[in-house]
Amino acid sequence: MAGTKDRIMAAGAELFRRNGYTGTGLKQIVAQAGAPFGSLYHFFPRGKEQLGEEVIRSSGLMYLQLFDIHFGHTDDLVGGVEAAFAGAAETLRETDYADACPIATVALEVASTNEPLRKATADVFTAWIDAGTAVFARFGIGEEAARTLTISVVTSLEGAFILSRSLRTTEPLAVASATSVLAARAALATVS
Amino acid sequence: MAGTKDRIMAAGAELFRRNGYTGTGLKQIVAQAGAPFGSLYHFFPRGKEQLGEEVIRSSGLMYLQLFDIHFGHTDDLVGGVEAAFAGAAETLRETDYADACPIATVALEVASTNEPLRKATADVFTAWIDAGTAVFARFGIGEEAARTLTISVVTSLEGAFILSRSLRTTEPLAVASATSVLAARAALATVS
DNA sequence: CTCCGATTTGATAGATCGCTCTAGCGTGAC
DNA sequence: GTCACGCTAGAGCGATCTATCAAATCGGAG
Repeated sequence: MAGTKDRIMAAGAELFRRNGYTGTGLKQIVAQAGAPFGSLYHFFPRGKEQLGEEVIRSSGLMYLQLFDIHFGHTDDLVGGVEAAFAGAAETLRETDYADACPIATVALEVASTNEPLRKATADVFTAWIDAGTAVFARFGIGEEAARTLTISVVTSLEGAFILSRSLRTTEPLAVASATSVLAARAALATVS
Repeated sequence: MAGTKDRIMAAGAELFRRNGYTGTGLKQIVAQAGAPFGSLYHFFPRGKEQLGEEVIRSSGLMYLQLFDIHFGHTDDLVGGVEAAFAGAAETLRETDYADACPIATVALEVASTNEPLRKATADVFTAWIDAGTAVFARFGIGEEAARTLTISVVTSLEGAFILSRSLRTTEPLAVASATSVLAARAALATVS
């Protein structure tokens, strides 16, 4: 039996992503995890906030791996960008527009209301930007241009997720993909 | 004395934007509006959902005007894009990174949980896209390219809002501005 | 087997949630 | 004056929220 703590975190990650942080109840989480209520406070003594923080950081790490998967073992930057956006679009369609960014909803909810959780989301975004910068720099792009390109791509992806989930169409993701390709080509053009 | 309904809607708009839909209580709203609790149900008989829907649609209309302000009376498309992003960055800084998009937080919260409200956010985004398409088409860009450019700009702006609020820096907005300028120049290049 | 810490239970507290209800106030019509 | 009606006013309902607590249970060490 997979550890109770892992099941609670998995349920929390799924529910926070779909219903938001304040929109998800602890009872709902333990019910979906098939765990007794008390166990939640055994593994997360500081309660909902601690669970939220651990879910944010762990989800952030899982998405970090996508940078390596899409860009770590290829010399085709543009192809990697297109594959990443296409994969996001497919996941979105398959989950009925529920599973987009694992932390965006929570990030907006807590940005002005809960400093520890805001910090957790900021750490995740920072880690993504640093990882993207390092990976893109492999293509010969300068450090600063690689960082800018990463922020541009992450920004386009997050924004497209909002519009796609609301409009229930993948068109914004397709547009964001094309925009990111444009930005990638522009960054590559600076390479002598 | 500004109408009680208006004060309730203004308070709701501010609190929903900053704390989210589920994160805002009705008692909190009437307290901030200085209105009696009963008045809320007098003006919004269907309760929180009706208030949420009216706030979303009214906030959407207010932001719609920004398209005209920034692009309605200029022949400088790139300058308008830069001014729009600069204005957003200034507002964000002035409000301690609280006031970004009025509906993005709610849009993500309700996308998979509340169909009437999801529909309301979708109508707002659709109105923005249609308005942007019409305004950008004035610059000689073809209908389809103007629509794509609009989605690209809105997408970049929304994504930059997420990162900026979380990271508490306007850097993502600056990057999104540059990316949108790139997209605008590319769209203009197709004009013969 | 005994013992002990780790984990599992779920009842329950105390606060807050969205919402309903009734009573009263104030102002314009007549 | 007085009637009607839009609005104010807030107590209180049932449900749900996060969090606490003590008791039951399990599993490995000796």
